Amino acid sequence: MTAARSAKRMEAALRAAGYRLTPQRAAILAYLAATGSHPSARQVYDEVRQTYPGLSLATVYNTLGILVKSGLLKVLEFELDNRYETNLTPHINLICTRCGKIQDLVAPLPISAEHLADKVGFQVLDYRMEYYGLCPDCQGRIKNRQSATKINKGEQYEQS
Amino acid sequence: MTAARSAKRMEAALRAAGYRLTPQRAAILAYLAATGSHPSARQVYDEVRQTYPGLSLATVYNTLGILVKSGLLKVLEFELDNRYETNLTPHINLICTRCGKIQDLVAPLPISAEHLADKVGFQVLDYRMEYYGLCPDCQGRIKNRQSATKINKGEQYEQS
DNA sequence: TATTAATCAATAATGATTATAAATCAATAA
DNA sequence: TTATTGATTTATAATCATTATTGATTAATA
Ligand SMILES: [Mn+2]
Ligand SMILES: [Mn+2]
Ligand SMILES: [Zn+2]
Ligand SMILES: [Zn+2]
Repeated sequence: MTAARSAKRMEAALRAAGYRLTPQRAAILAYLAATGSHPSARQVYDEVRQTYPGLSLATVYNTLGILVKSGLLKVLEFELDNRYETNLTPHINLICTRCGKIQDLVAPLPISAEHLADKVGFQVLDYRMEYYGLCPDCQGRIKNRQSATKINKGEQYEQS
Repeated sequence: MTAARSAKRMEAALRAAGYRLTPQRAAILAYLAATGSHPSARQVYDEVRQTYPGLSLATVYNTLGILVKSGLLKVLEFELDNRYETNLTPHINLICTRCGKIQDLVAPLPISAEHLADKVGFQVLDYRMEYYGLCPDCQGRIKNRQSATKINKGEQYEQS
């Protein structure tokens, strides 16, 4: 929706990086530009297939990998189902351990790259800031339905 | 080394959680309490086997899982090779994308759990704060040896 | 159109983690 | 001491997201 994530801009950046814009890639880009979520590769596959039925999962992985290499996308690595970050502006992700939803929270990073370089000697290239817990919806659900199931970070998310 | 990570305290906590303290578990606990690093399961296996040769990898995974469930250890999930966090006090991890080393940095978290609960309605249960980049050693190596190899977050770490 | 490189998609391979099941161990009672 | 019981360990197989491979197809360029 924003300029930074517009499909047109991503298409141009892809071409600038020397890649061709195929119909499959355009469809994936359009989905990524439109979504406000942090989808997994499988989610991208399932969603884009609704408008582009012939798409293969391998192409999804291939395209996502290209986008990451080109700096248009970030990966949040998890043990199962990596998630893809389309919002490249500095922010914190609030990750619900019950439903898997990831919500952006605009907030300053705790320490500046300059400080880390000067005081600790660490050269910052990237970051990942996450809080885990329960989103408003899931808090309500638990309060009401008094879920007997244990909610752990390692647990498989339920389908929304 | 600290009181929080002392082997004795971890042994007591394991027993309190209803688990037996076997020699294998004691050996793993001793290693975890002594190390200041953020080892992978394989690293724990390789290290502890030097003092306990019969140890199996399955037992390592089993024990690490028990420790996580008991709150004595945290997992940092990555696409390949999860890492285990023994320092349970709030801090930020500085992760070198070249050698894989993880260095603790004591610093306040960017936003308090209270603020998130009040203003955003998100109930914080855990967190993960990471900077990725180059540790001092690897900056030096790159400057000197002018590494032609690209350094990406997704790349396999070289062995130290 | 011919040439060439890039891409697609089906399939196989990879590899960390988890599940399974038989063997072993430890604690307790008879 | 010996038996019983259940937890634990171990070796092994299974799982499954991701990556690599490969032959066929497509696009770019002249
Ligand atoms: Mn985000
Ligand atoms: Mn740490
Ligand atoms: Zn939720
Ligand atoms: Zn390093």
